[in-house]
Amino acid sequence: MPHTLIVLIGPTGVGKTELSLSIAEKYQTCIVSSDSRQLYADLKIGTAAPTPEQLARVPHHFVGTLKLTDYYSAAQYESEVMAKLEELFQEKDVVVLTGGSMMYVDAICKGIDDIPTVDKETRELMLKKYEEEGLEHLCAELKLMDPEYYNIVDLKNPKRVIHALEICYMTGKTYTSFRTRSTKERPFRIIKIGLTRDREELYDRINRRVDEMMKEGLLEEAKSVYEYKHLNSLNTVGYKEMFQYLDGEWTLDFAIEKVKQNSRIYSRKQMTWFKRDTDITWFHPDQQEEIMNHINNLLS
RNA sequence: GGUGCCAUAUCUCAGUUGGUAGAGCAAAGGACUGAAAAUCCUUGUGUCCCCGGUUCGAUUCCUGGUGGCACCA
Repeated sequence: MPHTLIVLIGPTGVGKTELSLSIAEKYQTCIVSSDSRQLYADLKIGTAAPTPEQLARVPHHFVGTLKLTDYYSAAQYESEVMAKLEELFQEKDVVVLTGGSMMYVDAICKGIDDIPTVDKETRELMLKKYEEEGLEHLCAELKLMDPEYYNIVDLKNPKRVIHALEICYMTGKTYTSFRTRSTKERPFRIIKIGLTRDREELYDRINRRVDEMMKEGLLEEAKSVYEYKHLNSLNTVGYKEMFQYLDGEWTLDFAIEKVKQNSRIYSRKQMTWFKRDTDITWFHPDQQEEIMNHINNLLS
C-alpha cells in the first residue's frame, strides 16, 4: 500500500476538527495541522485549536509550537511538514492533514517555489521605503528591476509589490527568475476531502462558535497577548477586534459582531480558494459514512 | 384631536429647479507562491409609502390617506 496523505479541508467552522479525529482514529494515525494560527501556543480559544481532550485522543503535529514573536512562513511550513511526513510515513501508511489555511495546504500538496527567505534588514528597509516613498514609487522601482513581474503583479497590493522588490534587492536577480509556479511531485498519494455546508448553516455555526469563544474567555486571552498586538501573528480574526475594544475604539458588542462578520468573510475567501481545486471531493460533514467509504475505496 | 417635519437599495441617508436616482455601511463575486485568519480587486433595478390630481411626462408639485417623529392640547 502506498503512503497516503488524507487532506481534510473546508471553511472555518464547518466541522473539520471532529471529523479529522474520527478518521485518524480509524486509521490509527496522527494529524498534521494546516492552520497558520493554531501554530501559536498562545492562541487557543480564538483559533478554535484542538482541546487537551482532543489532543489526547490523537497525536497532533504543528499545533501550539510557535511563540507569537516567531517569524514563520508557508515555505518554512512546507519544509518542516515534508520532513515530518517522511518520518511519520516510516511507521504509518496513512496520515491526516487538516486545516483551513489555503496556502499552507497547497504548499504541502503542490509545493511552492524555491525563493530565498527575506532577511530582517531587507524587510525593514522595504517597509521604510513603502512608508516614506509610497506604493507608486515602489511600483516604479519594480518596473525597472523586474519588468516581467511588474506586468502581471497586482500593483495595488503593497504586500505583493514589496515582496517582489525584497527578492530583487536581496538577490540581485529578478523575482520572476525564482517564480516557476511548477507543481512538485510528492512521494505519497493525496486524497483531498472537502467539507462544506449551506451558507446559512455555516454562518449560524460560525456565529454560535464566536459566542462560545467569548464564554470560554477570548477577551481574557486577547488581554494576555495585548502587548504583542502589533505582530503579524496577532493580525488575526478574533484578536484584532478584541484589541479595538481594549483600546476603547469599539464597544464589546460591536467587537463581537465584527469577529463574527470577519469570520464569515474569511470562510467565504476560503471557499473561493478551494472551489477551483478540482482534486477535492466534497461532502457535508454529516456524511461521515460516505466519507469513510470514499477513503476506503481509494485506499484498497 | 391640532400643527409641523419626515417616508428613496437590507440599513443610514443624499438627490432629482418635473425627463424614473447615488453615496456610505452591509452583502455578494474574484485574485492569491516565504506576512496568507494576511493583502488586494470588482459589483448598486430600487413598486423613490399608497390612491387620485395637474402635466406630453410626477419619485419630485398639489389634495387625501397610511405610518413614524416632534411640539401643542
